[in-house]
Amino acid sequence: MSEPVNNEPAGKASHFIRDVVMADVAAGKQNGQVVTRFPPEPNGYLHIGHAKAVCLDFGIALEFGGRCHLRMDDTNPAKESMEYVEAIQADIRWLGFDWGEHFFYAADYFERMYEFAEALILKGCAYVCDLSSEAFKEYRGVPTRPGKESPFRNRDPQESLDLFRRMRAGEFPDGSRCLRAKIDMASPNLHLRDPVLYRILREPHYRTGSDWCLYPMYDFAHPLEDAFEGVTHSLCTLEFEVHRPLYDWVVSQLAPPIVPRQFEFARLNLAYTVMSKRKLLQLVQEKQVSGWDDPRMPTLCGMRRRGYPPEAIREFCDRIGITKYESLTDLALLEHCVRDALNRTALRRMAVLRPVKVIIDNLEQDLDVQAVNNPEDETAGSRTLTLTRELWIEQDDFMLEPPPKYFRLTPGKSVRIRYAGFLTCERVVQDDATGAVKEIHCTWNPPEDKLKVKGTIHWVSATRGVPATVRLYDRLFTVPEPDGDKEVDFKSHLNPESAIEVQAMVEPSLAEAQPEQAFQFERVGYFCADRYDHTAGAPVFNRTATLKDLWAS
RNA sequence: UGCCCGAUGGUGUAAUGGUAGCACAGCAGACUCUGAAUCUGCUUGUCUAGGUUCGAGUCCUAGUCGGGCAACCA
Repeated sequence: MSEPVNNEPAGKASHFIRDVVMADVAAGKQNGQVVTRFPPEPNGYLHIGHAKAVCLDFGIALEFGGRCHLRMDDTNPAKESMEYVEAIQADIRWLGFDWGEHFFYAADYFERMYEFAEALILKGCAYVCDLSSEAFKEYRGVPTRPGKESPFRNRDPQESLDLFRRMRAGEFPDGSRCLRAKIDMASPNLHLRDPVLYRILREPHYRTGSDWCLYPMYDFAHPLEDAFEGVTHSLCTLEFEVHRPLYDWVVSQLAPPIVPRQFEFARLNLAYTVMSKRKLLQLVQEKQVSGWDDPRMPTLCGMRRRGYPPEAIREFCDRIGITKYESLTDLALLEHCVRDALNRTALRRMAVLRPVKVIIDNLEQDLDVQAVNNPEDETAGSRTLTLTRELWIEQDDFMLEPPPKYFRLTPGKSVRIRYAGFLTCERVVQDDATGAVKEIHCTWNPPEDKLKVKGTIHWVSATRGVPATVRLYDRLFTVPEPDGDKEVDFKSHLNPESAIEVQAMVEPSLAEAQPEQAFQFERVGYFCADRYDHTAGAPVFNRTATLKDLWAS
């Protein structure tokens, strides 16, 4: 494990997994060693749910001076690829974690696993079964009824061994035979009813090529991977809870020096999104989104492109806690963490998303003013802005007939313009046909005049400002649980207004923004220069989050 | 219906037999050259019924509700 990657406070809330690890360390179990692992299958991109596991796995190791392995759990060649391996590594690094030298592929253990399987056969603890998959299901029984023993269950170990070797040699067609553990066909736990350990599958593997036509199943492979690596605490999600007896069975058969133990916690459910890899893949393939890194996706690369800082995601994962209760986390908590991080770090700039023109009739010459870059950070300094005779202001910041408590610009009234004095609306030019406001003519007062106004609005010089494409992102779905109803296609809840593009006018310095640089457009929200599309000549910004707006409600 | 797991304000969580606390959200106010941020205050909670105990959110029993398990996926 390398240096801690963040300096977040050490005082974390307790949870049952931390308690277990703490107790184990205190009791001197496993020589006081703490070794965890994050074991993704490289068949999709990492999302915020995985981030919860990553933060737990790496966080626990960091906290107890142990190490966390990154391991590709690649035992099913049909869906896995190197593209995903690389994306997973990049996302975890971006999140802020480092596995050092401890990067592994389950596929690299295939030979060792195979050898152990042979040993199991010789011990009489596993056998080759010739049942078809239909017959297999028939014999297994159902949860409420015990299963029946396979007619091949008591086959001579030597015969099983011979068949197993011929399975490896490719003598039998896919699915014709499998290797099974000999445990208990009457167990109320289906996973203990002689589970399949190996299947015949002629599928090239992205790492081992066509070396194998035999692949181990998760329940056999995973405990072995953990044991081979000396993992002490194997943390996974709740659906594997019923697999634990099998996990322990495999480990006890191997009897490794370090006995890994599995602990399960609830996966993250986030409101207004879907977390299943299958559904996310579907959104990508059906082009409902621009890709895995679409800023509306709950993927880490999507959130990165949206402008979510990694420390905000880590903070979020810290705050949601670890339990065995399957909850639905409010999106507002994630957004709070994002705003909190950005408020402290993002440079303030002015940008007008939906411009309307103001003409200052009494401004004789351009005027330079100083603007603070970040009121939360003195070291961020200030910049010079130029007030010019023609300005852009937000359409929302002017109303011909304002409702009560409207603090912005209205006919005959005054408003402060950020850092540059006051505007008083004298007259309005409207479009003859539509009545739309075309020009707002104002008189200007310097800051020293201290006009009594309630509001301050932002502005961009019409002659100095530059045009920019701004993408306004919102939640991808319109309901808290898009996949909550099995009868209804989750895609029917897609939010048609989740991505709106506008042509904005922004202050000149924004053209020089670096890709991925974060800003607060004052009074509007947090934005970042798009990682891929932004250039000085054609600036592109993504809305990360709006500012909280009490007035809007 | 067999087995396993779970249930604390609107949401997420803490309290490890001894005063139910924190955060988010919401509401009200203060401050403010961002209707932001910040600060102050407030509303709201132990699934039900029994039992053990001086004392139960916590332990036990039963029930209710929710989730998981019947891929040769992970």
